[in-house]
Amino acid sequence: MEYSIGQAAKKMGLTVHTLRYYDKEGLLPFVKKSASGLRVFSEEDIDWLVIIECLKGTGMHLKDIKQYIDWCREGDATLGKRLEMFKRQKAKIEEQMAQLQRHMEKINYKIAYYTEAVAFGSIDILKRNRCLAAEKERIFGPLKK
Amino acid sequence: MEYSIGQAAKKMGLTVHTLRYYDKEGLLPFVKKSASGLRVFSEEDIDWLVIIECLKGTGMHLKDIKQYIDWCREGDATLGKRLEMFKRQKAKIEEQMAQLQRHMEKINYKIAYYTEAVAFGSIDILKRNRCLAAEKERIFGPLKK
DNA sequence: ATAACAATTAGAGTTAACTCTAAGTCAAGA
DNA sequence: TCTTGACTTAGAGTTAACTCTAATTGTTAT
Repeated sequence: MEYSIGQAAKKMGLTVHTLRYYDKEGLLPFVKKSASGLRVFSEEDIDWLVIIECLKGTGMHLKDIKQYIDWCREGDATLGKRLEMFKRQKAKIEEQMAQLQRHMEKINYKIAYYTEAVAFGSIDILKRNRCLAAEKERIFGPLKK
Repeated sequence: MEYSIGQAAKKMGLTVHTLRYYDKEGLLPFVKKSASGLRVFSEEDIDWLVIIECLKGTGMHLKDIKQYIDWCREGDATLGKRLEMFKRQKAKIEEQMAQLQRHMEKINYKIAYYTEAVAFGSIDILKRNRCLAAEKERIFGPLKK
């Protein structure tokens, strides 16, 4: 199966502008052109886009994604670099997950706080709520004087 | 305990420039000034910064964070809006976690792929590896012709 | 064949979130 | 007192990643 730039964009949830921008930045050196100069995306090219989205979605910059793509084009000599790159990215994702978990605790505290506040129609009464205070200290850290 | 802008920046892992930028954008309306015009961050102000970092770190834009801070200043009438905001943010975090998990599967496939490739010194042999191919189809989706 | 629509390029413009500079003020130690 | 270093403001500059425009060419349905 082959795709025009518009079909590829739709499939990936990107705009044609973005795909052309990626191409200009050297992220799509594998995409072929038809006789009349139109980009033709193969099923394999879609896999490349999926990996680009994956790396971008885990915080890698386009220039570093390009580095990876350049390594791929250099052949087997760069296999080790590519493996190390993915291992580093995995560690980054694990840290992101841990960070998200910590953020989630704070958000959950706020939801508990505001649920109480909405029930009472005011935050004043919460200032003497020992349960929420203990929870806050656990999540936000102890107070310093 | 009170902090100068430099101490607050250090504590939060931000620069003084960033804190002043946040202030300029209306994110720190609670920070007081000393007689000579220096910003003085209280322990409570640090809690505000922690929440700002939490919302920013889960993808909220500064202008939406400002909206939340403005609601806080409007008083109890906005409690419901604030609760709904945190609930939406919680849903967003859950989606981010699911997304990260999906990205992680792809990265794990790549690590398995490149670990094999490095062991053989080449990617050629992998093209007949049915185990990796099945794994790829499971994670990247079935091929279309 | 002609209208409507999708594609091409080069290059300008936008947005968010900083990041820094200039010119100056303030506070503490030798 | 003098120096050092942290602070102040207004405002300019930077960066990444788009996002769009203009002018043009190619493709497809009736």
